[in-house]
Amino acid sequence: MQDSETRSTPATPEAKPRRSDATPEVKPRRSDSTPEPKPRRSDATRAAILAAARERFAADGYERATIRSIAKEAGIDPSMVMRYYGSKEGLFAAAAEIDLNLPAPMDLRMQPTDHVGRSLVSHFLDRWEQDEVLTALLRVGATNPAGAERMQQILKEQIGPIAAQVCPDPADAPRRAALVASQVLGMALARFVLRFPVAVAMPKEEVVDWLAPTVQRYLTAPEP
Amino acid sequence: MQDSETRSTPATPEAKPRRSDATPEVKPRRSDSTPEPKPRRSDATRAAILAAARERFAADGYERATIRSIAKEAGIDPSMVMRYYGSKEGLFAAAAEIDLNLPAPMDLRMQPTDHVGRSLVSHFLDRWEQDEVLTALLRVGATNPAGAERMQQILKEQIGPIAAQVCPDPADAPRRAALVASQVLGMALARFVLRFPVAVAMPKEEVVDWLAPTVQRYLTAPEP
DNA sequence: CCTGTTGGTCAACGCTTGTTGGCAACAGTA
DNA sequence: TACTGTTGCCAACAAGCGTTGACCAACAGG
Repeated sequence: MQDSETRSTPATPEAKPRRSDATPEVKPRRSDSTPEPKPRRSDATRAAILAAARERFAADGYERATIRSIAKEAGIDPSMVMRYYGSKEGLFAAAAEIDLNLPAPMDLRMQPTDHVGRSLVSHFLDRWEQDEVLTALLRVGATNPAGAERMQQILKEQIGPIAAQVCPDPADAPRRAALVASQVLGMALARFVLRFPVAVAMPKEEVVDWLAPTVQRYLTAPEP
Repeated sequence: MQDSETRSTPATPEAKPRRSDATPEVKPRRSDSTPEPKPRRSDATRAAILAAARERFAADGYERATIRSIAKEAGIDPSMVMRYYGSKEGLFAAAAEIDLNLPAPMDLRMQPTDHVGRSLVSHFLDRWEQDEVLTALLRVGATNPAGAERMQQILKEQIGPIAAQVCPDPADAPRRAALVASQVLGMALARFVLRFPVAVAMPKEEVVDWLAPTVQRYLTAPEP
């Protein structure tokens, strides 16, 4: 059965994740609240692989984070990675699923408009330090097209809407969002990827103090 | 002779460039004006390799820019790359030698202080589009320690001094320089590496209009 | 107790990588 | 002319890569 399924696909030798034995049932569709597709005995292994993958991608980037090193860190055999995630690309796609957990745009409008920049910058820094996913995505995005596309998607789906709510003319929300992203990503690059000593040493509050007015202006200034 | 030199080194199996036959004479020391160490018949080949390397590093990053692909683009044999640059690391080091060509700090003090940000941002964007070296460095720096160190060195040696000249207290020039770098690198990341469509589409003058006040503030504001 | 499915290991495949040494053609000098 | 160093190509090496399929152990359900 497992073999027959495997053999039924080589007619379409595409680079997509190969969706091996169990996966089709794992995410048939994403409902809204705790659908719990089905608990499997291998869930622990899956999670371990994902955690190891994030760590390696964040530390080494896409090419140097080998499936072998990821498997080693997860304490299992490399072939398991292939079974559960189909391919290296598929593994990265799964590892780079990110929720920025940004405050809802409505909540932002509640507070005084001139605090939006500050709370956004502060939230970004927290989110960045929360786990290694964003560092992984940034590192991979610099050299891997799939990574770059994912970043673009996040910009559009998660930062864009916020800009649309707080900027004067919703029509140029994308531009505002891109400006905000340029400053936030730039600081993340300096602090978490390139690790400029000065940028690393700056306490979080000081970073916020400096960046907040910038982001605020990018979002709400009528014009440059 | 060549063999004896090669065999004299394996006692120190370090990862440094191996400095093969000709290179020791090529750059004995860097004088100031046109020392012209010595014209060689292979100078054209060397230059072709360097140009190809910059192109590949900029497009693919460190790992995916293989010596074979670089050699192919330069129209020569892969082994030539090794002979002239010792190793892949050595080649990158040579390809990532960068002069930002920033205006001398003195010249900046001449013009009205509130124009420093604008002229700096404008100059950066021009320099970035002048060739592919900066894109290469940014892409490589995201995954390669040597690349990250080189960026750090540029920040210190080329941006630091400028900040020291125009900021209120020279003592925190490094912090100012890092802030400026975070914004400039972030925009470069969005425009030239991740290629966010909105960031790419923005005309240069508009980018300058938005970033100039930011950089200006990072450099000259008494405090955040 | 059997039987089919699942979780996991092992060994190997085909391929690409950085790197090396040998060899031929050429240039300059004596 | 003969000699010496430079330039270049070729074929090969060992190591590492993503990926595959055969095989075994543990479980689940009748």
